[in-house]
Order: sequence, then structure tokens, then C-alpha cells
Amino acid sequence: MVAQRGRRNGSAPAPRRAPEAETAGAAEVASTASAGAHSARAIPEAAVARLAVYLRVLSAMAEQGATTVSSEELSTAAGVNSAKLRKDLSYIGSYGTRGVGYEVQVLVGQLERILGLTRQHKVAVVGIGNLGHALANYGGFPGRGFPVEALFDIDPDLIGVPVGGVPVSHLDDIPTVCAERGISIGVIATPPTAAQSVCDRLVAGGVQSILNFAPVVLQVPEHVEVRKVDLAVELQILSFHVARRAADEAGSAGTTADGTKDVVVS
Amino acid sequence: MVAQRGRRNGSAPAPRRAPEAETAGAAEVASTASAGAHSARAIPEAAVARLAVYLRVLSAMAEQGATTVSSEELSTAAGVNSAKLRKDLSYIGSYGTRGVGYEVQVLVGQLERILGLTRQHKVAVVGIGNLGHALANYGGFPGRGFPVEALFDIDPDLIGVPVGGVPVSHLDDIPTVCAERGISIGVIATPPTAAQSVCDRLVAGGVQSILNFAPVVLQVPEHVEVRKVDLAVELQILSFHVARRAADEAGSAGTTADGTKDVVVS
DNA sequence: TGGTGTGAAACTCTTCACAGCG
DNA sequence: CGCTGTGAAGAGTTTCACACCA
Repeated sequence: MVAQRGRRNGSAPAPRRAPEAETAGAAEVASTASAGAHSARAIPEAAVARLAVYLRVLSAMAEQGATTVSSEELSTAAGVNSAKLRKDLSYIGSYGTRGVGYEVQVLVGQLERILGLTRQHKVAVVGIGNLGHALANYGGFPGRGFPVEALFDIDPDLIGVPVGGVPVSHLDDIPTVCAERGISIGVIATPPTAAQSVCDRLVAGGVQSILNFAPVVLQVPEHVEVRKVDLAVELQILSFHVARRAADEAGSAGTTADGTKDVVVS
Repeated sequence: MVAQRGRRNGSAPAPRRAPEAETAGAAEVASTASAGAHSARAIPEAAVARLAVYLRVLSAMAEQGATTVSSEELSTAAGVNSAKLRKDLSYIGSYGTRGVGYEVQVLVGQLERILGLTRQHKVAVVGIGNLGHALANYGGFPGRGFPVEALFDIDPDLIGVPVGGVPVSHLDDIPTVCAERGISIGVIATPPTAAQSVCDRLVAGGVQSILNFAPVVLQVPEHVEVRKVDLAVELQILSFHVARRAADEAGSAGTTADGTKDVVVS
């Protein structure tokens, strides 16, 4: 029997509202709120990610003085095909001119609106190790709109030290500091063992969105959104593709140039 | 040369007409029966990512002395539901025992095999700024299997300086050094402007897989696999969800300022 | 008995292809 | 005429539910 790891350490009594029917019911990470009668998720999750890319490309184009773009141009620059781009844009409305294309400024404005970039989202970074340091130093983070306003670590030597202009606070102060400063996005860059506890404190501090760099599956109340960036998984996916390719080639050629034995399955 | 698989239905011989330069995204993963060996119907891209997660969870369980797991336990720990887990595992074969579960060691072994972790994948990190530094210092990267064996930057002050035990080389030497050391995975942590050029050199050095942290769409030959990690996009997706939630709440409270066309709604 | 493995249904996302408008 | 916007077809994923067997 596998020892179950401790789960959420209790504090806030999770205001659950959709009891799982399944045994153990792993939270369905469904992108949207459950079964709401209304609250439609108009825009597909996958499309949202691309909208952010379009915005970046458009901003670059605007800087170069472009005033209009066709779906063809924009899609090429964004690395997708034009049908997908038009479909994606159609989710946010009709801002193009048939026979012409899109006005860059208009589209930029609409994308910013949809992505919620018309207001600032204050960011807290937890875990000021190598990665946390790097993140904190982005100072202002990707573009404006995401100012880093709080840093946390557990190392006494770091407490009080300013990194990228913001002094480091102790993990224990996460709830109060986050609440005080109105942090809305928490970034977890701690070792995996600390991640869940840090996450709980962020939630206690009123943080609604979490970007998790720690290789753990976080348990959160359903009103909190979590995105995961997992380096190990990314590398392993790449590894998988290398292996698959090697397998394919071995199948057809059967020779290894490098002297390394190819391990790939029979 | 890997045959392009057409997966259109047999009755619509639509001729491909646009030479769309796609990213090496999730385009083709098929490549199935070609090599005719034994194994599998291709594993869905989405499942591969999860297999890596299962592997991590299983490794942790193994360390704690677990010898068997049920799909229920494992799926809970991995944050998915058990049906999905079983389906995912079924892609790699039948290694479970009905009425009992899976043997942890067996599953770990099979997952490592499928993910190509039975051999090492040497990694090069390009761009030794804050992020690159952090990556280089992971030293050995996530677990073993991904040793960092080359570092590159353009800053003369950095050349020759060892970071995490590996001396930094110049960008110009990327092709030769990568070829010499047999690098198979390149990690791009440079400013966006340098990314494409770095990418080209990595490819010239024989690198087959690239993990790109720079916010640009890379152009690569089709035999090269690219994965993107985009901080700005992640934050903007979180921002979108915060905005949507805010909109929903405002909407239900009847307070929406209807100045702008509002998204959403069923 | 209890849990795996899997066909088939349900759902989501992508691509096609063309109507319609500037 | 050229390009957007979109219904519909297609491909990919997830979920269901149950046969099957250690």
C-alpha cells in the first residue's frame, strides 16, 4: 500500500461546492467552472494561449509602423495557419475589414481587453533560489502589467535583502503581505516539498492565480487557477520524440553512426 | 526520410496548397506502422506529457517503499482521473495485474523506456543571463539523464567562466561544440532577438530538440522538435481567467458596465 | 472480488471551404 | 476581387461503462 502523502494542511475550510462523485475524485482541472447554468466559457482554453502570442506579434508590428495586417501575415508571424487565426479572433468579435485585414491598433486594444491587461496584476515570487532570483530580476516581468511586488523565502540570510528592488520577506508572512499588497498572482519557485504549503499560504493571502514551477501537483480550492511550468516534463517530452525518431530510423536503417548502441525497443 | 502521413479522409483528395511554415508544434506525431516493428499505435501527444508526470509520482512512491499501486491511487497522486490514467498506460502496453494494480518498479521501467530515458540526453544552455544561470546551475537538470554539457553566451566577460562546473563558450562556437560533445537538446534562454540565430546554430550543430524560453516563434527544419516555455503567455492566461471571473461576478451582480461589448454569456 | 484494459460515446479543438461584404 | 467570418466536417482527447481475468 502506498503511503499517502499529507494533503492540504488545513486552514481555510475549502468552500467546495461540487462534491466529487468519483471515488477519490481528483479535481477535474476542467478549464472552467463546473456546470454553471450560464457562465459560458466562450473562448477555448487553447485559443487563449494563442491570443497572447498574437498580441505580442502585433505589438512588434505596431512598433515597426504597421497599421494593418491580413490574417495571412499575422498567422505566419505567429506560427499558426490562417484559418486558426481567424477562428481565434472570431471568438473575441469582428474587428477585421473584409477584403483588407485587421487594423493593428484596434486588434491590440481588443486583445489587451480580453486578456485582462487593462489593469495591473501584482505578482509575488516565492522561493528566491536560482530560478526565483531570475524571475524577481525580470523586474516588472514580461512587459508591464505584471509588477513584482513581493518576494518570499525561508532562508534567514535572505530576509530583508532587496532583490530587483523588492525586499525578501519570510514565508510565514505570505498571507499578510499578499493581502496587504493586493497580490493577485503567485509564482512558486520553491523546492517541491515546500510547494503545497506555500500554495496554501498564497491562497490564504487571497491570491487567485498561481504559476507553479515546482514539480508537484498542487491541491487548490476551485476558485484558484493554477498553471504549471515543468522543466522535467518538457525535457522528457523532447526525449520521447528523440527516442521515437531513433526507433523509426533504426527500423529502416539499422545502423548507428555514433557508436552508441541504440536502445530503442525492438 | 519519414513519410508524411496524410490523415485526411479517403474521399477528399484536397491538394495541399499552402506551404504554411508551421512551427514544429504538435503537427505530426503519427508515424506509426511505418517501421512495422511491434509497438504501438502512436501515443497521443497529450498523453506523453502525463506519462512523465506518472513517472515522477511513481519514483517518489518507489522511494517510499511502495511496491504496487492501483490506478486509483496513482491517478489521484498525479492529479488526473483513473480512467484517463488507465487509458494513458494502455498506450504503452499491459503491465498491470487485474484485481491488483501495477507493480511500481515495472511501470517505472516501462515509462523510462518509452520516454527514452534509458540513455542520456546531453543538454546545452544558450544565454547565461539570469535564467540561463539558473538553468545551468540545476546541474544535471531534472533528475539524472539530462546532463548540462555546454554553455554559451555572447558576453566576452563570461566566456571561459565556469558556471555549474561547465565553462561558457561563445555563441559562434555553438555548431562545433555541440557537434563535438554530442549535444542532443538545446535550451534557448537568450533575448528574443538572438533566439532564431541561436536556434539555427544549434541545428547546425546537430541538435534535434530545442526548449525555447525566448518569446519568439522559431523556424526550424521539420526534423527538429521544439517546445516553448513562455512566461509572458502563462501570466496572460492567468490574467485572462482573473478577468473572466471578475466579469462573471460583475455580470451576476448586474453591475456590468456595458460600455464595451462583453464577452461571455452562454 | 476488485481492478485492469478497452470499445464506444461524448466532447473539444482544428481544418476546410465558401458565403458574403467592403 | 480579396479577405474576413463561420458552419460544418474532421481529428484528437476525455469519459463512460463493462467485459474480463488474476
